[in-house]
Amino acid sequence: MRHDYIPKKLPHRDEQINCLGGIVAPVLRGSPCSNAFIYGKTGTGKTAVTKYVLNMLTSKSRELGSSVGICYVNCRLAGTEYRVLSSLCEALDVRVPFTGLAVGEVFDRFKQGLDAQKKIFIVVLDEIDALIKARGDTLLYELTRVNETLRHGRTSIIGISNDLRFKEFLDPRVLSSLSEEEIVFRPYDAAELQEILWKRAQVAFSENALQDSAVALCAALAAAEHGDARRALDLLRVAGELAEREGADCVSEEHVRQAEKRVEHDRIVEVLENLPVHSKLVLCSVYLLGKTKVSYSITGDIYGIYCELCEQSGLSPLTQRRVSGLISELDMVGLLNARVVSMGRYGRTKKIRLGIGRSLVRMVFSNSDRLRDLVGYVPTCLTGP
DNA sequence: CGTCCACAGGAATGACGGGCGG
DNA sequence: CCGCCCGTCATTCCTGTGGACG
Repeated sequence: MRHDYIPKKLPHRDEQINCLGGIVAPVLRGSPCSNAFIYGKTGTGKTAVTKYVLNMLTSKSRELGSSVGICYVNCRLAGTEYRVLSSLCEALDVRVPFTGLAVGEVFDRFKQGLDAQKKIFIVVLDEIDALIKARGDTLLYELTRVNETLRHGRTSIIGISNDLRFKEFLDPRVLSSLSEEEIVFRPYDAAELQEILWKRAQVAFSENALQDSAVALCAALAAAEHGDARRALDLLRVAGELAEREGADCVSEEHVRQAEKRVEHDRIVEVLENLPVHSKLVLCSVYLLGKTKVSYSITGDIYGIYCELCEQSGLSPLTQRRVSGLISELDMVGLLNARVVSMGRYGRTKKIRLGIGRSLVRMVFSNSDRLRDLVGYVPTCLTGP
């Protein structure tokens, strides 16, 4: 039931499989294939289909004895151009240190390795939008034109993105080169999700361990959330775990509902616990202000309390500029809701609220030795007249 | 209808911990 | 060991701005 598992068959994705298969097929005859671009929201099977097709390609090419190299990189996890490039090098058995070299140097080594091995190399850049938004499209630009300088090797790029609008961030030259072929992954509907769940459940669950209605509910909940198969699978897996723990003989709708809460809860706690100290203090400030004030707070007030909390815990406060940035980051991950508003004569600022339950904040902070006392702290601005 | 608040958020720059090849 | 480069986080300095107040 894990979503990194690639099943033998991917229901409702025949069209995309055939399409991608057709695009990469020329590789088997020793000629490079077109670059391709794959769009679709999370959990629509982009990664699964791509890996599935490329696995087939690998085994087929082994049969035929042709020399094909494939490298799959998740750009969001890699994070920087450097780490993406070093993954590419690793796939070619080119040794590079995990840091220290100039990006250009790593790129040169990659090119040399590629040329030396006379390979056709397929680069899969998953969640490529994350990289482009954070770092710009220089790497992509270089990659699209790497063939011009190669004597023997050839590269093709398969880009995968969750975000359709991300095209706007691309240089037109890169865009036209990259989207020689495009494949769009429509979200699954509830019926399709149900089928997917049942297929997987055949392997993962014993017979009669699932109530029909439980599976239907998983599918419905995930369908409501842009047809995310990953979410559907998570829900069913967690529901299964919950049922097992309480010794029930089958997974019911109620288990699924509990699983829904659980999945969300765990996600937030995970993010919350791994926050840097200063972000935690900012979050705590919002929490404290929310205790008394009306529904929202503004940047300046938050910063004031944040500074007090810093003093309380013996840290030197960051600048307001930085805290403003932290607030935006917290907004991005959903822990805060912040939106810019103008209050006329009284300036332009952000209205900020907690994006999660207050009890959750209290719970996580109380579990941390360092921050336990802060949730009970009363800011001076709230004690005065 | 202009002012002017209280910031937003971009750009440049720097400190820091890490690693390179020579 | 040196001089150089990397990514990350933060500071400093800055220009931009929606709209209530006067």
